[in-house]
Amino acid sequence: MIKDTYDIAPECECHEMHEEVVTRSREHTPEDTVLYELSDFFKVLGDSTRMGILFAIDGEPMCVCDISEALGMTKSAVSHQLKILRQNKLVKYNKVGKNVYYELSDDHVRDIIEKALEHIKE
Amino acid sequence: MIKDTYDIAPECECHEMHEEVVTRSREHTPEDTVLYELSDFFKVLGDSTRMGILFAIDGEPMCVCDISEALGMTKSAVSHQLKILRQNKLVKYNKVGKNVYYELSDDHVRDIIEKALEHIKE
DNA sequence: CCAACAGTTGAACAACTATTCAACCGTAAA
DNA sequence: TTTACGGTTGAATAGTTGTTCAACTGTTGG
Repeated sequence: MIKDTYDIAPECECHEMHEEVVTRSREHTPEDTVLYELSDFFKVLGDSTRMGILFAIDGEPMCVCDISEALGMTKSAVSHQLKILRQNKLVKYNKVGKNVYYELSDDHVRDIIEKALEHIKE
Repeated sequence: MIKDTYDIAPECECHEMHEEVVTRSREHTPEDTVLYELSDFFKVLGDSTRMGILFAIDGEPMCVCDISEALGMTKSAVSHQLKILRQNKLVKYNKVGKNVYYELSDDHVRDIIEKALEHIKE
């Protein structure tokens, strides 16, 4: 039997276990690293402030000042969240004079949010 | 000028503001309640344990015992996360004797995760 | 009935996260 | 150069969240 990474995990106190089911399950489950990347991506979308920012700048680029006004939040709070969106490549920005204009980095995210919206409305 | 809910928000210390941009932005932004529902949905997907569970039970229903074994976690930890997935209608379950079998509640979620996977791989 | 097991649950604790606050940097206008 | 503003940042704080632990429910088999 091939040993895998799961063997060092905290033991499962199960007695009636379906070995084949577990094996099949593991076969089509991505590696831990992929699982982390996936959940980290969703984690970024899992905040109403960031979601609000994404909707706000969808359509035309906006400066931090205007985003703050649109959301009714301080520039600082918005800037902190924009940083997270930046780091995760969900937005890109453009410096013009004293202003920094943010916009969605691609359509991929729009699609995912759209699909989630459909799901919400059942 | 029509007053809206944003007026009670903490004031924005902006001076050079683009009023039309802000107005346009608000027009295509969903209400706060929708924003919350959306981000709450993504929040559920934003945890590697829950993501692991969803992949594990994708294909065939599994009992808590087997899920625990597949993920290398205690039944308690898994059960807590299953509760959250249940409450958010991402999984459904089936009681058979002493066992409880969990499975994905619909294909919607599968699609969204699939799209996110594509996005991750750029 | 009783013992054993599958699964759930609540409390406790540790780790994480979002907002606030104050200080800071860079640009532009005076 | 100086002042004022747009934006960023780090530390601090309050709120949230995931896992552990122990106790519990319900079902099965002896």
